[in-house]
Amino acid sequence: MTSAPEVEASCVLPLRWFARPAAEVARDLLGSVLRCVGRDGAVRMGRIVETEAYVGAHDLACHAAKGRTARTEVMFGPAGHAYVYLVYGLHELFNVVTGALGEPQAVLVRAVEPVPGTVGPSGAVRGDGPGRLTRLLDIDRRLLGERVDRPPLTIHRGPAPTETVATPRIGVDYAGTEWASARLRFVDGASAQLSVSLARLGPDGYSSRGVRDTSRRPAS
DNA sequence: TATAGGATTTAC
DNA sequence: TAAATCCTATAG
Repeated sequence: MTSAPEVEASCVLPLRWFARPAAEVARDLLGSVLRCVGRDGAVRMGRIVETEAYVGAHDLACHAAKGRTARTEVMFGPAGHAYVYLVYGLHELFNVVTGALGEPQAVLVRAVEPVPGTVGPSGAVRGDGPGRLTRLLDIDRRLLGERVDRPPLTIHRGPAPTETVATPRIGVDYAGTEWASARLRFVDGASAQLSVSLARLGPDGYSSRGVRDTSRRPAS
């Protein structure tokens, strides 16, 4: 699954594939390819190498923890639909809804490796970051609520990574220790294009963010 | 109506 | 280390 023709020949994941717990879907999504037909009609693809699971209303890092609102409405809908939102007033972030109907779960895609030939409409060539991959693939809120089993959005099955690593999620310190430290981020251990490098992880796979940095800082 | 802050990225 | 930048949620 390293060339565009290979992706085109591979099978599209059906909606029911996403109707499982978010952590499972997040893990299994590694190695598959996200494909999007841009506003200019061009096809763009990236191999998914990093994901995060947001597991429900009880997950304090999940947007749905604040209740069912206009913004989070799609998360309560059927699995396999796109949840796209704007953060920091700048970046569009792409998620896929998972779980049973009525369960507000989703998987955030945080990094892709561009399939050769894929260049963003603005010339972007990097996919290592949740805001970067949406620019690369021309994904934005026009796709909010769209299903991901037919164009413009499809996800194609691909070989699983040889090594999958689970770490805490990025940028959710506000959610409290339990949910900020839960290992719900999944990365392809062989990829060099992650949003936060594995080199910054401790030996147990935990992120250094707020964990190792504080515990190992020399008392000076 | 007003305000605070965010599942980030980039530049100084 | 801070700015960019706008939508959502919450308070008044």
